[in-house]
Amino acid sequence: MTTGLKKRPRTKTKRGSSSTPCSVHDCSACKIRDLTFCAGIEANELSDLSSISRRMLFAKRHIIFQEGDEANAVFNVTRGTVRLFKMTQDGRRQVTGFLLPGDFLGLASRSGYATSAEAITEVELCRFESDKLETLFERNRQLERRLFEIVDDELAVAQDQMLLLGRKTARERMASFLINLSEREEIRGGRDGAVYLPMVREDIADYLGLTIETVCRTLSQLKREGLIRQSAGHEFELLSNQGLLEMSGPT
Amino acid sequence: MTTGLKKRPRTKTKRGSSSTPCSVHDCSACKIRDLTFCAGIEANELSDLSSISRRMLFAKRHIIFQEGDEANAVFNVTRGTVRLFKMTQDGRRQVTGFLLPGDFLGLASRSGYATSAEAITEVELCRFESDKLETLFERNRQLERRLFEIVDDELAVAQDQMLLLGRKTARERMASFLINLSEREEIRGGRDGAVYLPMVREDIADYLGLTIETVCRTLSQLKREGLIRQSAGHEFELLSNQGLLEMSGPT
DNA sequence: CGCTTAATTGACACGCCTCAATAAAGGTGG
DNA sequence: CCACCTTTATTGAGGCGTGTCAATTAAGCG
Repeated sequence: MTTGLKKRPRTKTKRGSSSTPCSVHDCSACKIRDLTFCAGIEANELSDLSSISRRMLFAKRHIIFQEGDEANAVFNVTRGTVRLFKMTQDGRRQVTGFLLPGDFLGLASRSGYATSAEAITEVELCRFESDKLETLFERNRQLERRLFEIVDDELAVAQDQMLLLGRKTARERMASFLINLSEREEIRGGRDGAVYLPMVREDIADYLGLTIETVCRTLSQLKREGLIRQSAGHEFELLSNQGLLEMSGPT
Repeated sequence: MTTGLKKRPRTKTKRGSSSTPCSVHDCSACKIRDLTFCAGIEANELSDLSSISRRMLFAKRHIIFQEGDEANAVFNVTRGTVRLFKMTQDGRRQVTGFLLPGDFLGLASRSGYATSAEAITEVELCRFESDKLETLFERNRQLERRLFEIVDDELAVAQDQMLLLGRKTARERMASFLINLSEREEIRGGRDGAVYLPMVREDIADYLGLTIETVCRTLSQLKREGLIRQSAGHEFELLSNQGLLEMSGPT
């Protein structure tokens, strides 16, 4: 069987209160603003944005929202890592993405949020109520345009992932994943070639359409071949970007 | 191997002129307008839309655009079936979707069209230049809003497909595919339970992340089990929607 | 009708999954 | 900081679903 059908017991997630209640946020001090739709606003109008944004904190493993929930807010991740996923009734899970600081959170269709979102680490979010944002869009088309660009990019990413899931081998998937994360962390100021993987193997497996065991074996294989090194618990180093790129399969 | 690595010779596609040059289109006579973003405009403003839309005809197997092409126009499919896909250098292909009349075509990110688009049958399109549409959006926010809804829906569909590609068996994929097409054709006025499959087996395989042979075998299996029937060349009948639904795998 | 392309089926191979055992990592309380 | 326990990660052995290769049939088309 090519699919992960196993009904594994999953780590229980936690609902309810985030660690801190919402608090007002000062957008002018935001370190990741350039990565988000907020970059679409002029510096002198930042107070407009600040006035409708609220900071939120979620502890590790807490649910931010669930698939199908009414989507009345969108978020920017400002700290930590988030996993997005869909689940089937019989316990199969597909992780559709991992979000890093600067990433947009809250894409939804008319039937609510398209995926569930959970904090992998402690997560800090910047929350915008949809209707307030709509109002701001009326006055600031550039802001809206940035959001559309982001959604379009998301879709392009989703289609790349379809190619990965439909047509790549386990090795290629793993290599693609490591390079992708490495590039994204580099943009955020991470050290070149260093990758931090806060998610557990099961998350990676559910993201790549593999099993935990195959993820482990593939990682071990890459280590044996000298392509990567595990420098600490969740810290990896990519020793040959070139090799991994070739292995990740041609576009 | 779980992936379709084979470098198959593919049917050659055709570039160049569509069968007819662009011609002005009368939106008020459009039969599928309610399905598209055009539904976001009032009847008395339809002339605005007509004035910037051009009808285009593409012969079977002709390329409409290629991945990466500069995206200066969007389309609505008004007749025929379109396949969207990404290709790798070594010949692997992932079909990301099939478009029916009423579907939107032309999603792109800043780096151009996200996929290639080809006519499976003869295809009629309604073409809108992006900048002209932008101008119309300035005056008609509702129209723009509808387009966003469509993009959001696309993203939700893409995520469902990730679940299918990452976590479903061949049988489940095939059942999901048949039901999905059946439902979409029903919305468009097709006969209940009847499915028209203009695409070849290879297209289905590349859409579902399988091989031609597995698609064939799975279809044959469904026939033997009395769940479907092939009434004509590309015409199928779903004999047990219930059975197929159960087989398609829970959500 | 003849030729090309598409679809089907069989036999076999193999990559990834399943099951199982063990090791390593992470918390927690003392 | 150390025992203890739980969770996570790793590795091995074997099975199976789907891929590969090949032959045949059916469909499409000039």
